[in-house]
Amino acid sequence: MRSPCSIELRPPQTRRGTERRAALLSAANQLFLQRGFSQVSLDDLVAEVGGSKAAIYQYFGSKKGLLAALVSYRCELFFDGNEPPEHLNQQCIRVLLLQTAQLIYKAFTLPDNIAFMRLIIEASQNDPEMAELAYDAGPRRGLQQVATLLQEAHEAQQIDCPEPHESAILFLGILRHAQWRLLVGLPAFEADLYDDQLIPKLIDRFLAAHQRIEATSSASITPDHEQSS
Amino acid sequence: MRSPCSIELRPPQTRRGTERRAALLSAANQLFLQRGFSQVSLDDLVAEVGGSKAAIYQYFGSKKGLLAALVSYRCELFFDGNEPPEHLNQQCIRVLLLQTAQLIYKAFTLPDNIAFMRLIIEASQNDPEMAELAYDAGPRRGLQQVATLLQEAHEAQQIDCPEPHESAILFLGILRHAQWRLLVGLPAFEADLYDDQLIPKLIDRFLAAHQRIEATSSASITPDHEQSS
DNA sequence: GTTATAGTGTACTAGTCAGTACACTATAAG
DNA sequence: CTTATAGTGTACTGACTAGTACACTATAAC
Repeated sequence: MRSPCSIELRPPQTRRGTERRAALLSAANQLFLQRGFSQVSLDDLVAEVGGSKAAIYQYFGSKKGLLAALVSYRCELFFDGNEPPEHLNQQCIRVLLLQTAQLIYKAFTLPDNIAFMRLIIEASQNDPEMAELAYDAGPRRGLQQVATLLQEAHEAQQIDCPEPHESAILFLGILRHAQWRLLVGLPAFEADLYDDQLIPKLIDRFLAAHQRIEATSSASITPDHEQSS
Repeated sequence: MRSPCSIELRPPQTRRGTERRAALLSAANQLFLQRGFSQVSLDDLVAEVGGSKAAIYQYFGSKKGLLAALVSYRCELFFDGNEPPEHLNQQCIRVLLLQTAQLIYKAFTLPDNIAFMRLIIEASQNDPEMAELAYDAGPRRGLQQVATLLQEAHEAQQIDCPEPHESAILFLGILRHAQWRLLVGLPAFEADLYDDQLIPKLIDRFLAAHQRIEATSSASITPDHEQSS
């Protein structure tokens, strides 16, 4: 609570220090994701990584500081590993969506990512700005990516894409049921519900609605839309 | 750890005892939801409710036992308060869906329910059977309710309802974006995304797809569906 | 009132944890 | 080698926590 030693927070200044900081972050990543923030003591962490608590307080200031550093670190990782590849200019939107869904599904199912989502939820509980941080770096970016993807795919075919953000919400909704189940540690789908065509079938429905909206929105050329930003 | 006093778990046997048990459960409800399971000590609880730790161990056996009792208790509460009213026989499916979505949205936004979902996620982390328990009592039941609702609404109009479970997943997907945001403590929708017609618009899309599937499935009378259970 | 039992409050144990102090060692510069 | 500084390990503190023991009080039956 009191900090008599005037030193508040020092970044590493040596090669060895940098390595230690990285090792601490990596061990925190592993343990926090595995067991949750409150279930990991700094002594556990030190036991894992070999360093000492002194280092944690020098580089991160506190246990919460370590968590915040970890969240930023992982948010970057998440999207760097999941940049949408250059599928674009694909002739068939359906195939594009299938591939995208597969990609997101894979990201959702990755145990580390599930654990990370749990961690965010735990951390947000008593720290609202952590939620803001995590949302902007994660889901918002994902939503934006899907919306952009949809729009670009439509542009490639010279069709107008109706309400790309709404579409993105609806499209991601397909996978949210699975996401919720994974979050509590259950398999992505109920055994009695699943067949390997489930996701494609859901996407076909999404597409059906999307194309219907496309049709009406290009038939009546923006009838009484009061703004276009 | 050791239990020398042969007594393992005694249900209340007096009016006063029953009241105390209920008071403990109610205080646990309040505190666990407010701060999360691991952030509440039994001493906190006792301080709130006035009883004593001895009572907790008599009625619930352990801190985890108290949590398990709370989860069952709240799962019952959740659905008892949210039985779908007798909207059925409504002529317009769209209105029915709007009302249902509104109902679910309201349930999702209720702070206690948000906190409860968080609690489930926390509790499931190291206790897989808790997840099973909570899923069966909660989301599974919700999904089933929506599926049944859709099917009954179709029957009332003597239309065949295509794949009610898939439809239910897709329909609930509409609200899952908001659910996720609420879970981490953010407002249900991004300020720059929201307008009060957002949910109706999403429902219209859902409906568009649904009706399109309806059309194809009644046009071709179950073409090559290889089974019907 | 007496008595048996249900319920309560206090005080304790043994263990854990975040955070601190400080003496020690590695490193890099000259 | 010397010296200044960065980094490490140990040992500690004070606070907190799940769970237990036990003597005490309320309750209900008679």
